[in-house]
Amino acid sequence: MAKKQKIFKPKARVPRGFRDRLGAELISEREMLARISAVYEAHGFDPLETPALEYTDALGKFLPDVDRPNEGVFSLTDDDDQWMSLRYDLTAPLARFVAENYDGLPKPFRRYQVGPVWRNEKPGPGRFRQFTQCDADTVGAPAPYADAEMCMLFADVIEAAGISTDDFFIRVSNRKIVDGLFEKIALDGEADAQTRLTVMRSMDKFDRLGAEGVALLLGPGRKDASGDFTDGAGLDDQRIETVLSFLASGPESSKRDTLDVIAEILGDTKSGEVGLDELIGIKASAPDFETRPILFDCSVIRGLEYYTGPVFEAELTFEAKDDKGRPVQFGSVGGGGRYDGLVKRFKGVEVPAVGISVGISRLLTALEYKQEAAPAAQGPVVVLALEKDRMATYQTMAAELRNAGVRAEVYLGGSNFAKQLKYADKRAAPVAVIQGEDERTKGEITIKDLVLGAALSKNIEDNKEWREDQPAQFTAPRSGLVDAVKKTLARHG
RNA sequence: GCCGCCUUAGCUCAGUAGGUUAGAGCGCUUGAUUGUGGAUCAAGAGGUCCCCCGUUCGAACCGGGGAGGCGGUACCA
Repeated sequence: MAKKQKIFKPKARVPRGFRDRLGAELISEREMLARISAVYEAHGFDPLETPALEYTDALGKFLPDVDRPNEGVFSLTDDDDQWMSLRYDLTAPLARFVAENYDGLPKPFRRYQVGPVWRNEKPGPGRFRQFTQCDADTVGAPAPYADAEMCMLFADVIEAAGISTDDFFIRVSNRKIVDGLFEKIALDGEADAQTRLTVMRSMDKFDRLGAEGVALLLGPGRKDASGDFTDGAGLDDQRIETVLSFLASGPESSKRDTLDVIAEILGDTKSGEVGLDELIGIKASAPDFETRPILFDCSVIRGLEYYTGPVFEAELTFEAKDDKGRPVQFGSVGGGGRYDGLVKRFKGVEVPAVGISVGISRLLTALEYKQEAAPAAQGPVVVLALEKDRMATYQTMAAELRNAGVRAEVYLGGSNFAKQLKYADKRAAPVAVIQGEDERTKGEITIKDLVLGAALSKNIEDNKEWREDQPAQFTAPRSGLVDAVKKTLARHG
């Protein structure tokens, strides 16, 4: 067989875990970001932008023993052999920025930041390798006042994003009361660090696996549905019992005040007491705390590494079904907390900081499910181009509409009448402006209401009728273009 | 990372127990219905049957390896 000369033809494909996004989705994201940013700015946070790449050592993601960055971050070497990585969150770049510009910044320093972050992980449903975060942080303010503000801000921001206060709440805990728990079960020794990690990871799964699953993970280990086995922490029954009662102290399972329950379990431990005081402080410095969608819940763990005090998590509570009818759990759409050690890596001095991070992509997905059958985004008014030598007049019409604040474009594709309407249809144009020879000689235009037409067409079988009646269009004098279009648009909101 | 399932047209999927030209529906393109979206009708384009290696006279189909997708699990700043 004669070999065919193969011309290399790359396969057109988006990289795994990444997405192309278009039109309506981008617009609603932009609007959501604008609403969130407005809330941040109203609270006095200044915008900050930092680059996508940071030196890897600044991100703190070198593996401890190998001279290579953590696998979870996308990394490359600069031409001077220094490792750089795409940022995996907005907090590490903030710490770098604050350390680098420490002396010139007002303290406390309050900034918000919006942008994409990248994680080199296995993508999953609703989980991508590039996604947008929207953070606000206060650097240089000790607990608990800034923490209280962050809780309230968090709730305001999620609400501003478009989630009603019945559909989410901010769960608040404190890393220090977890330390108190470790004291209580005598796991606070130097040698128990590894076990503590395992215990926290298990606790973090409380909402997903429930008490039984967590009990297994705390004890002998657990075999999951795929047959994979996860090693347990190896605690004895009594300690497991203590941990579970701690987790179950949350508001769902207890009629009593969560803080009272925690105090009963941990009150006699040093860290527990400090942690509790901070939570009480948050409650005391937030006005109308009880009426806000904020509650204390000890099963909130968040990241294992850098949080040092209060931790927050925004959780959506409404249920939705995916396109195959299966229930979708949205879970966390943002998190945050106090991290007093982050700037210390650069400066040596401890700089207290607290912040929140809102996951825009997840919120958007959730909102899509929430507004089932969301009204499709409306396209531009399309001015048809029927007479090729009259393009200038069509452009004039479009410009008139734009000047009147109406999104409008001229059809530029060079096809016939039917194709042009088909194009307008596909663009979700609400209105087509038509001026062919007939209208022109009479000094008129035809306004076609495409939304109404689509509705009427459902009841029409016969093509002749469909074509001749044209109930969805009317003529107007050329000079009345803007008024006629606006009037038609107003019919459909 | 680990376990399981899957991969045939743009999409959803048939199909042949290995045999020449691989199919459907939807979508797309073009045209008809005198200058009108839908419906109808006619024609058309579009496939290395995921990739590589092997077995075979012959592989989209069988075997091995790989990649990608889905689901679970682990990790998660």
